[in-house]
Amino acid sequence: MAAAGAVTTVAASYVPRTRDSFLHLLSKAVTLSHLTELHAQLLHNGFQSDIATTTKLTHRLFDFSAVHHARSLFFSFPEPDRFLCNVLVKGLASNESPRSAIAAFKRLRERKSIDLGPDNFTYAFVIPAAASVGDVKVGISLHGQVIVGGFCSDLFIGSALIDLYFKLGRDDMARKVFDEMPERDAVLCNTMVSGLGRSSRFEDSIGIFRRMVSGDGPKVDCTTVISVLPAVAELQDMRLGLEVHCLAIKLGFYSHVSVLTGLISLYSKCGAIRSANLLFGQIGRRDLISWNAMISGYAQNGLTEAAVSLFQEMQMSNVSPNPVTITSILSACAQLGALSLGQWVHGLIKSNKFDSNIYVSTALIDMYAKCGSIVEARRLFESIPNKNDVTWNAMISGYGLHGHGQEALKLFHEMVSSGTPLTRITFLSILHACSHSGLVKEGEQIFKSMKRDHGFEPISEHNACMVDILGRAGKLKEALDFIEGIPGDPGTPIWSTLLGACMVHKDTNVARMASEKLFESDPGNMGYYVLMSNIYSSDKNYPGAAFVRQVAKKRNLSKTPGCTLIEIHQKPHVFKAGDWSHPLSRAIYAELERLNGKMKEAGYQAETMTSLHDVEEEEKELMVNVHSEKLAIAFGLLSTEPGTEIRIFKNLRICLDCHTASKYISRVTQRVIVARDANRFHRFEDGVCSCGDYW
DNA sequence: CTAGGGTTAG
Repeated sequence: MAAAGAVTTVAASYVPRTRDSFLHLLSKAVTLSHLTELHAQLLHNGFQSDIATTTKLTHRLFDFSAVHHARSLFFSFPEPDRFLCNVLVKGLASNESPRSAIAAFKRLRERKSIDLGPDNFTYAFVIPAAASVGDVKVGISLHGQVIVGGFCSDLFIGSALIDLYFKLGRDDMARKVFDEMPERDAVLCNTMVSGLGRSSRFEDSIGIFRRMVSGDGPKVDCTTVISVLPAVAELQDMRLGLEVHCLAIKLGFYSHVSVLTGLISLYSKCGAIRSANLLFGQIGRRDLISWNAMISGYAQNGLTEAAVSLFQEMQMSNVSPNPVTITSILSACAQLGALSLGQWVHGLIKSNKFDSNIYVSTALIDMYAKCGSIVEARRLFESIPNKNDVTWNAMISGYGLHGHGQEALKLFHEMVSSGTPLTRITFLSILHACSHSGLVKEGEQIFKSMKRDHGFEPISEHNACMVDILGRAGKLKEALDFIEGIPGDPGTPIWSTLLGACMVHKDTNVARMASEKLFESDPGNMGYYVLMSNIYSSDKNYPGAAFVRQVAKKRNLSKTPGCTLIEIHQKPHVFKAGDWSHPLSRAIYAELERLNGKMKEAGYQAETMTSLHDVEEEEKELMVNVHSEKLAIAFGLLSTEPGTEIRIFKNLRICLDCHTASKYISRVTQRVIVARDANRFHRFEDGVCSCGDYW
């Protein structure tokens, strides 16, 4: 059969054909081998210098990604015209790389023997290629050629140039091209709306949109709505968001997937996750991007469990994840401390070859650091060739989280010498690292150099970091002086930081001052009452503690319940204070009893009922109830082999008693205990914590 | 020629 088929094919190739029949067959070809065969027939029939069939064949070869074949066909052709050149440039841009398209374009221009005289179509192909390469020189030269060629008022080229300048980071030039256009259509304006949004010029992006809505210029179309949504989302402008949503409904775009996706992202960023979810349910055919938007929406709003289960649902719907999906899931893993899920995702990344994506690799570093594997995070960091500012920031803050201040400092200086641009977040990360490691001098130096050498004016978060550095180190007087020196209102976060420092250093006087400011500026926040009450308790001022709690109670405030998570054999177990709901509760409490005995022998002193004589019954119970941290640790000890590291995650800051107890437990059991709390990591080993009690 | 989704700090 096969032999017979081959004979027929060969025979067919000797049938002479006309140009029209060749053109017809070329456009009908459905496989690359058809095309190759037709090429052979063209040569056999003497069509090698026919421009129409050669152009068609080149075009079709690019359709099948036969780049080499197409290229050699082109260059063996003696006198290509503009159209054939356009086919080559366009084909290279979409098949091979924008770079080779630009290179081909340049070569063609240099071949003076051919009168190329690139037309507006050529520019419409080559300008986007230059834009995606981000080559400034090529870009500016192309703009010059457009002016010389007299194509300035061409709307296609105008839009391409505007987009090019945005991608080159020259929004001033984009604006200039836009302003000088004699006539504007929707595409041109849309290019401006989206470009301004991508350049973080959110208000300006919305400004162009508003003008279109008010009837000044071309009418708003579907793309306009889609393009303006990211800017609205970034500003978290819910009012405008609702306006845009209404407009979309009015114009009939309400069921358009991209519009709905943009709205989902908008509502997620505004914290309106219910609305986002509602819209997600309205999408007829969910595509990859809409799944991603919803997954990321959940992850951003702390609904990490929901994010992970939607990820699973997405895979069951036979939609394959891409690097964007992976990034959101890794961010959820990092928040959850879900190392085993994170490792599984890492496997997925390797098998899908997503490693080279910088968002993915940065999110991986962050995940490993936040899940306790700082060594693995660093190993990955070293293997990344194209690190950006965010990558460095993630690694520096990872070290900070683990209390490795010196490593963080070393990396910070390496970052400076690497020439990577520093950002405000870089300074927040390194200042936090200093505060978590008690590096006061170093922190002060960096704070000074931030303004002096790098031109960053400190914002309130940086000031809060400095207060934290001084406060944690016990320099409460200096911290107060520092606050005095801040121009204007220092702001709530600063006082809250100071209050936290008072907790560590049991300074009731400064604490009272800070808490007064806080109760005044943010009376509905239970956190400050809890903190103040804990400060009184740790100073053994139980009536004071009880009083603060009573005030909070009268104001009907409730505390976020503390809970601790531990993963055993890839299964999560969550404990609350005084929890008896776990099936192994009896064994867990027995283990705690046993541990208490051993810890006391080693010198541990727990708060006892007798020391709480001035406290009301209800308060007493709260104070001596077995905290979730201890339950999780005891369960971990029972469920793992001796010597295994215990990893726990707490949603709030670990309390003083549990911190001390964990140190003792690590000694008497000879186990390493790693505790991730709301602030940082604590690694307890042989009676010592890695935080050096700077918690 | 334009359009929706992603990483770091708090």
